[in-house]
Amino acid sequence: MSESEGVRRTPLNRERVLAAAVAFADREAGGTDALSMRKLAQELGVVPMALYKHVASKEELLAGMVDTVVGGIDPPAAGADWKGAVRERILSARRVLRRHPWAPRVIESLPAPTPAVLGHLDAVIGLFRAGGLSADLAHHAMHALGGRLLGFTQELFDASPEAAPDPRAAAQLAARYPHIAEVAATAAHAEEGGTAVGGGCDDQFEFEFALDVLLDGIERLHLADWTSTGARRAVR
Amino acid sequence: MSESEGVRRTPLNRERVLAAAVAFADREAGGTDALSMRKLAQELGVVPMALYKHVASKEELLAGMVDTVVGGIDPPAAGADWKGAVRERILSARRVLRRHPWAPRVIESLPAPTPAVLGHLDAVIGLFRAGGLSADLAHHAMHALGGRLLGFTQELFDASPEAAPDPRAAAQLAARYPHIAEVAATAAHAEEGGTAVGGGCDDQFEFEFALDVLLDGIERLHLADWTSTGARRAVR
DNA sequence: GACCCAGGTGTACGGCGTACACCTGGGGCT
DNA sequence: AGCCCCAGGTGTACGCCGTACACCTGGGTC
Repeated sequence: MSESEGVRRTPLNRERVLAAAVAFADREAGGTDALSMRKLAQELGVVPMALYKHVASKEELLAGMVDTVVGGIDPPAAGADWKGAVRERILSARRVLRRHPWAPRVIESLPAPTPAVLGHLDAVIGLFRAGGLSADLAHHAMHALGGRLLGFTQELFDASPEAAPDPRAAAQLAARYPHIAEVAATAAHAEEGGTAVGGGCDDQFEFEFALDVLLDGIERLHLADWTSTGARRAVR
Repeated sequence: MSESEGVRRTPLNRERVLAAAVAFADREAGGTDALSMRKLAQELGVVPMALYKHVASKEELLAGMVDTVVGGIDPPAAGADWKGAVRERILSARRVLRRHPWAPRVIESLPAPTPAVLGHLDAVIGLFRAGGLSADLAHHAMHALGGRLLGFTQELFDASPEAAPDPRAAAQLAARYPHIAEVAATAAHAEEGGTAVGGGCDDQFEFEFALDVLLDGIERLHLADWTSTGARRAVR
């Protein structure tokens, strides 16, 4: 009684709403799909419409959630070569966003980037420029990195084997897609002594592999004084 | 009267449902977000529940739509080096999927890959293997390519300038994110004589740039007899 | 004491996916 | 001929969603 009805506890504000929404999405299996204004309101001990005094709409709520988590990315480590600095900053972003698996999908679904995302992108471009890359090359590098700038893995589907439920179905799959089967088999062997014992792929390794291929390629272009106009001309 | 009530026109089947759904999503601005079972039923002159005699659920409908469009990707061109062949197949996928802008998001939202997607992936792995790449390297190459295998651009947001509505806001943006502003400015200049006159970025160029960086990097690793176990050891 | 207004409430609307019971008409059996 | 079956379309209903709009309420300002 002391709190539940008495003092009309701290009157709710934007930050508390966003924090509760992030916590909810982190906890629930469905992430933001499981999040509804009604459930969030219930969690805060308030009626659904009360939320609209603090966020304009569900979309704005999602944008706020994104900004909250992206804002938590570490500032760039000073010093080091540009490649190492970019690598560190991206891996740092990845560390943060992996704690919020719903974030990639939400970020991509927003109609415009949030300020914190823009800030992150700006910082990465800054690292490229400080390393001597042309604005032109930095631009295309940013496009090439795409979602990886925030640590997203660009998988086409969830490659976890989820216990390979049924050897019958697995055999049928292998017969229809022999190359996939072969690759899956080697992957399973290769990782027996690696970090991912249970089968499936080592996300972190795959991410760093792709990131390094991209950064190395960009470095090579930089050293060769690549320009997009030259590349365009070469195509014709 | 001859048709509308008389002969109970062709009794609807899975293919017609899927085709209508694809056409609807292609036509409507919101893509599959604008698609509902009710609207699709209305379009087919039928009551919503009738659709459930042909698709098990909305999710299954979406999977069917994906399979319909992904199934339309050209078979791989024979001959040529593996890099060219992979490049061609991916650009072919891109050509198809660009006509269905809703497809990337739907494919990523499905809990499991559809058969046509698996077939496409299998074919690409086959090209790698035929070119002499190890199963190990092919595996990591597939992860690195990720969504690009189907021609997705992995943009963090829509970079089209949408008419830069307000120079005031633009200036403020430039002040807060100087590196982004600089890069955007160079991009705008660079493309004045290029394919994208109106500002914004040339999607196709960005896509091919990233694709070539990745494929060239993979080729280099192949020629250096790269193995993942070696790479893992090197990290420690 | 009068007023204001930030912030919480209650009700209602139109939309969604889909479970479930029902009808209906043509085709295959005996 | 008479029967039944059942694929395929129907109607109703449930519980969820986001949110518009009118309303109340209690502390703060003049």
